[in-house]
Amino acid sequence: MNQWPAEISIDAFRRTWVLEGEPLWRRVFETHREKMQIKNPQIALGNLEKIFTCTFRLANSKGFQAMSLRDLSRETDISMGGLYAYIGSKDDLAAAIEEVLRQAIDDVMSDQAVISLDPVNRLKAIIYGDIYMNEIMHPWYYFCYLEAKGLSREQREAAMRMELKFDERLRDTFQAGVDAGIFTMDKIALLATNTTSMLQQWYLKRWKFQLMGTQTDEYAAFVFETTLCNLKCSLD
Amino acid sequence: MNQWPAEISIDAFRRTWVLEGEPLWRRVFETHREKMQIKNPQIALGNLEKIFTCTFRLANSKGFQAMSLRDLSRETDISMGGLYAYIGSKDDLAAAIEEVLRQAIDDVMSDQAVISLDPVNRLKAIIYGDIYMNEIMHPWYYFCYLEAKGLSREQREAAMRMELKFDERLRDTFQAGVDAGIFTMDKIALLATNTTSMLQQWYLKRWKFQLMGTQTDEYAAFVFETTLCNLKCSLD
DNA sequence: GTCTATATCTGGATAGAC
DNA sequence: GTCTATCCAGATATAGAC
Repeated sequence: MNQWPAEISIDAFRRTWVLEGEPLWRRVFETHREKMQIKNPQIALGNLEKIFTCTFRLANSKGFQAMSLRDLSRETDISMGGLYAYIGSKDDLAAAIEEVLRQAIDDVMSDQAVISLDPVNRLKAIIYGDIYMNEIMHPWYYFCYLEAKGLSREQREAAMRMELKFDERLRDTFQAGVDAGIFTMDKIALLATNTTSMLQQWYLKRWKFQLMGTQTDEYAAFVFETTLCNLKCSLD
Repeated sequence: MNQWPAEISIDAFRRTWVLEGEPLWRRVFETHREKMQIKNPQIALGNLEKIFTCTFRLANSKGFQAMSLRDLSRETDISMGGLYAYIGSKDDLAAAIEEVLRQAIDDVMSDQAVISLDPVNRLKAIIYGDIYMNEIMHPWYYFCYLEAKGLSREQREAAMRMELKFDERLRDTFQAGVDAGIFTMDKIALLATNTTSMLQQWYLKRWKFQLMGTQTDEYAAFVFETTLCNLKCSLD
């Protein structure tokens, strides 16, 4: 079982949870082996990478529904028939993306090491970890957020449960701090949803952060500090 | 020129800026008169209302791209041919929705009365006003946010400019407070984007607020108070 | 495993009757 | 002003050669 290293940095995060490059595509391949006609990983990995990254590029610019498989075929240089050796259907492709991301989030979230930290450091680990993950898997998050309506009912609900679970994790951390007498916030539930949304902004409002020249660690620090500030302020 | 009344409440807001019911549809009719073949307002208003509200219902559940005009025809009880007497094309319908909302926001945002208030009350007026507006025109906001990618380049840019303008309005208010020695925040730009995003949550995460049982004024108060708290906290 | 060619269908849009 | 009937582009998906 992986766990957070002592040092909090995106490089340490990258080394701990390998969420990109060949290992990622290998995981995609393993997860969807049964839905594909291709059995040889050597051949599959490269094409999977092309299919997924091109889907992100097309879907994130014109929308997944508006993207045709002809577009995807042209962009990937894989024929229409060829595509269908890798995906069962167009909806299947969207479902696969959601599934892979959810699995990755689930892995990282189930990291037990975080729980043993004191409230402030636990909060820090959660926030920085989530920002790093958003940063690394940006297109996946962006896709899942904006194409959620096209997913199946089960997948939509799973995504919502995931978000509620994340909120809960924050609430528990806040509550631990309140119990320890460090924090004094009373609107814990609302504050948790707000922190979650601040984190989501990192992949949703990329255009704005680019415009402002905000860096990853700078933003993570901002989310951490404002949340902490709200936990310590006594409102009215 | 309309302006905010002394009292801050959703009822007062409703009376000041009439953003629903017949006056709204009349405005939609006036704005798009030239694109429609129907000239008689008596007949048009009712059908426009049906077309727009059904579009919201369909698009907000399956997505605008996935919604077919046949779906819309069935839902509105207007034939395919009939629909085309009201809209120039499917894209046209989406464009019209964005245009009407943007016009409405522009009207409310250009309210000069807010500027004369002291920083704290100005902030309060901006936040409560925006929440009330999100509440009243919820389907319009939700549609425009999630279907932004389907809009024309010009409309997307106009929407982004609108959001930047809103951020700027918040920043100016923050800065006024800093200059007056009331606030001590240094990350003004990031805080402004965060307040904007908290406000957007009110229409984006409706499912969650319903689950938590959060009321409109309660949420507005939360946004106001946490923003104020961040403006007064000194983050080391 | 990958391609070309094609079957089949859906959906936007319009013509013309009433 | 509204409807029915229809056109046709473009999309998903598959069959079968290589």
